Amino acid sequence: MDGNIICIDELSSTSDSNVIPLPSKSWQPPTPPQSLCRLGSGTSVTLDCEGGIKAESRKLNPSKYKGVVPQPNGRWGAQIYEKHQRVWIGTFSEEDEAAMAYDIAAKCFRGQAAVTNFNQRSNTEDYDLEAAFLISHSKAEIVDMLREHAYYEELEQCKRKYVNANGDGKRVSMTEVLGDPSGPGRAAAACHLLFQKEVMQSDVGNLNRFVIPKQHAEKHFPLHNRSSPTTSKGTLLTFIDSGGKVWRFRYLYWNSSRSYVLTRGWSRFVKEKSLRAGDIISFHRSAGPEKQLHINYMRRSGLSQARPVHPVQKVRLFGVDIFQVSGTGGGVNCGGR
DNA sequence: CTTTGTGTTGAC
DNA sequence: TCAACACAAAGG
Repeated sequence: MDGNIICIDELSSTSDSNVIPLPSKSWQPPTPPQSLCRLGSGTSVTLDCEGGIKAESRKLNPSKYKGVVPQPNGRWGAQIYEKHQRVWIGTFSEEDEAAMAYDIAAKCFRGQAAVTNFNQRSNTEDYDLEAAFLISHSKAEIVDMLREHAYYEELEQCKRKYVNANGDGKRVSMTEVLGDPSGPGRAAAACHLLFQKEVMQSDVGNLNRFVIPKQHAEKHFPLHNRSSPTTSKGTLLTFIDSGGKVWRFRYLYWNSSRSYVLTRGWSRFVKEKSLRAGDIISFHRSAGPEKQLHINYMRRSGLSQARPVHPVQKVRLFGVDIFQVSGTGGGVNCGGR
């Protein structure tokens, strides 16, 4: 891709031989430094007992930002810790981007008073809206947005809804705009089936992608519309499953196979749902102005499989419990108010 | 193939 | 809690 050359931060001190071109393929070891410079060094060389230069370990120059770690290819990762566990926030081209992603995660995990890399702007309306946006989403969901680089887009979308709602003369809070999925007044919005597809082995194999049949893709998920910024990298589709969980998939067209595919995010779905060849995936879109997309799955019908299968699959769809007995090929009806 | 992000370890 | 490092898993 863009062969980024990472430059050195001239940190600290006095005597640094600088300008260390980092992850370059044609890297030639410099004269072995007598003393390992501890900061910003690009490479360290170790001598083995025979005295030859045997191992050359790449040393990445650390980030000046909290929660940001260098990646071998010159990009930057962001991570935060909680309860002895690392939570990965994603990788970013720019160090500052990663630092900002960490800041958002920090505020999400630890509240507005969290220690962050950059100064907090205070008392603007945007600030309040973002705070409300954060507390009205789960940590997992915010992290997901950050990883997908979709956070700002989602935030802006949310702000627009808020402004529109209040423009109608109503006073509407941010949380009302967002809706409360677990609340009692949850709208059982009607939605209709877009299409279904039987899962192929290749959809759950190590290709980590799901092929959307061309006619369905072009009809329901057009790629070249006005709102999505072109790109061969495709776009992001956001779905909700029957449990209310949000799933984001990268959606694009592969020239090599001339097919429309869901890529990034798909393997997580396969893993969590334990999808297998023969299962049925169904896509729905809710009626009304929201046009929320839904994704659902059904276990493959047929009883003669040598696998432990739950005899009854309980699906909670839009607040309605649906029981599906395996062996019946019954479709899941969608919603209903 | 390239890139991501997990496993792991050891500091603070 | 945190980041450094190696490298297996995921992605295209």
